[in-house]
Amino acid sequence: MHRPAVVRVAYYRGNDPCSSCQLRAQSVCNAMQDYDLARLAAFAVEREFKIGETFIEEGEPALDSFTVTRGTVKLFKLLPDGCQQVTGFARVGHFLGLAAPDGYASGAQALEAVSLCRFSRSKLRMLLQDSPALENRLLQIASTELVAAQEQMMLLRRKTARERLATFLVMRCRQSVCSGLLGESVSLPMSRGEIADYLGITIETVSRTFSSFKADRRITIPSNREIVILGRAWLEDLAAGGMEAGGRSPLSDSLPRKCA
Amino acid sequence: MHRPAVVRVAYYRGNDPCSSCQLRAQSVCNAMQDYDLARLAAFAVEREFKIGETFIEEGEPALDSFTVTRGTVKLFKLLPDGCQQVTGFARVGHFLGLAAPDGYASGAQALEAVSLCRFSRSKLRMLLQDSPALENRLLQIASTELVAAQEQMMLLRRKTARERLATFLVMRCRQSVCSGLLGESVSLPMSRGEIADYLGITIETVSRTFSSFKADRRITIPSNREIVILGRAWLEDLAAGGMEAGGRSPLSDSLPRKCA
DNA sequence: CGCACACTTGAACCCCCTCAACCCAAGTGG
DNA sequence: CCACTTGGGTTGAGGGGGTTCAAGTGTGCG
Repeated sequence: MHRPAVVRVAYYRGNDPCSSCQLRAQSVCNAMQDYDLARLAAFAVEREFKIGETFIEEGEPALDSFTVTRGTVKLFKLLPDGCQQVTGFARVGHFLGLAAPDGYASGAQALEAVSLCRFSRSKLRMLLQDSPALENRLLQIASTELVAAQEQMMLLRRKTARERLATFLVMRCRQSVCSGLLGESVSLPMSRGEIADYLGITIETVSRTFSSFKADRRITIPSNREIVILGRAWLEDLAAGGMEAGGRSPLSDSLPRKCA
Repeated sequence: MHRPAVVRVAYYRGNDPCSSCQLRAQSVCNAMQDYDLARLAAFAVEREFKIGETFIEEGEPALDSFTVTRGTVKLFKLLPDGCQQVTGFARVGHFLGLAAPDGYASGAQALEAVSLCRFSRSKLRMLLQDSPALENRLLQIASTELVAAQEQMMLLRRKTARERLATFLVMRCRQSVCSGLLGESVSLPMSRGEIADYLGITIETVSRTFSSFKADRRITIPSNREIVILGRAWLEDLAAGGMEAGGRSPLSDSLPRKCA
């Protein structure tokens, strides 16, 4: 358990690690002027975690917030019976520990080697007092999360297993811009079980559906943790729920149509 | 289309409608000192809507925010094919139009006679500039919403139809403190279709399950828009998913147990 | 009254879950 | 080197909860 290097830089330097941070645009720091950023840099700490490490326990007092700067993080809740429930996957740029009056809302585990930028929440709160821009940015992040949550609820309500997996693949593809020669390569740092849990289906269904996609030449599976998308457009359509009339989508007629 | 009365009160009066508002404790206004509250009152407008009126269109520029002061509101999204998707029900005290950078996240329709307190978002934003308490309160509300959304996702992922409806009834019961003689009476301002849509099941399943609960003497159904809960504890257990081993709960073994 | 609409109930089907076996790669240890 | 184990992933067979389709049963309102 080695101690991470603590980053402390004098104010107004302008060349502190935060102002030269590649991730500034996609993280919280986006909202801040150089002055505020320097103040943030004064107590930001870079931390690293190895694969499999759980660095946030659900329900623990939320002393810190984090920004992911490298790797992928699994977010999960623990049910009373002890089994876990995957609530999401956090990638580079994602903010952790947003709202936690009663402790962290979910636990976090490194799915691969992970780097984080850690902020003390109490100091962050102080910074918030006289930086409306930052607080506004947090509200903005919260609203993005809410929209994402509603999207996920939509998926869980109406989509079939095939549609859920298509959505999952397409979303992963969109978020990581790593297109290969034959098609877009999507990395899956998580296990089948974690995918299944996240999407509200079973491991077997995940496996079977991937096999089905492969048989239809929509994807290839070079390794268990990597998938190459061949039929991007087809998957997009499937994810949108626009096709496969055979595979019934639940509730398609449960409410009156508003438009025609 | 009658014009609602505009409420304008001089600052520092202390007896403006906002400071004497019954709902102050459970709404946004909770965060504000009398001074800020008076400033809020200066541009708060009371509005009323009749049953069935849609007063927020999804995607429209979000010019206003609202607090529900009477009645129940249905929140919904419109799918590309025109059919609607119920995302929630807002009751007294609920804040609408929280986060809407790209227009309102969902539409809103009055399920019964509804009163709202309307705030211009631009003016609210100005107030936010020098009232960290208010902004903090908004963050707090957003976090509550996020927690609720995660709870709902949990429901949609793992719970059976019976458990979903038990959860729904219990939640409604908790939120409205209206206990009768024989049991707690729960009002259902929404149709079966809207309940079904919200819970991710079909109308028929809602109806059948209610009938089943009735047959088991857990509820009675005086009218279509009202349910009396007899077996509160039983429903609570069912909602928690702790019982009915027969009714399989999906994914119960998909992931390794952490505790023993 | 009669039409419309919401809700209920019934019967058949189907997707997905459950259970169980199997495959395969990576250790492990003799 | 090989037998054995272990864990993740795949595949198959069977069953069940919920959907779908379809026909009742109220219930409000002109």
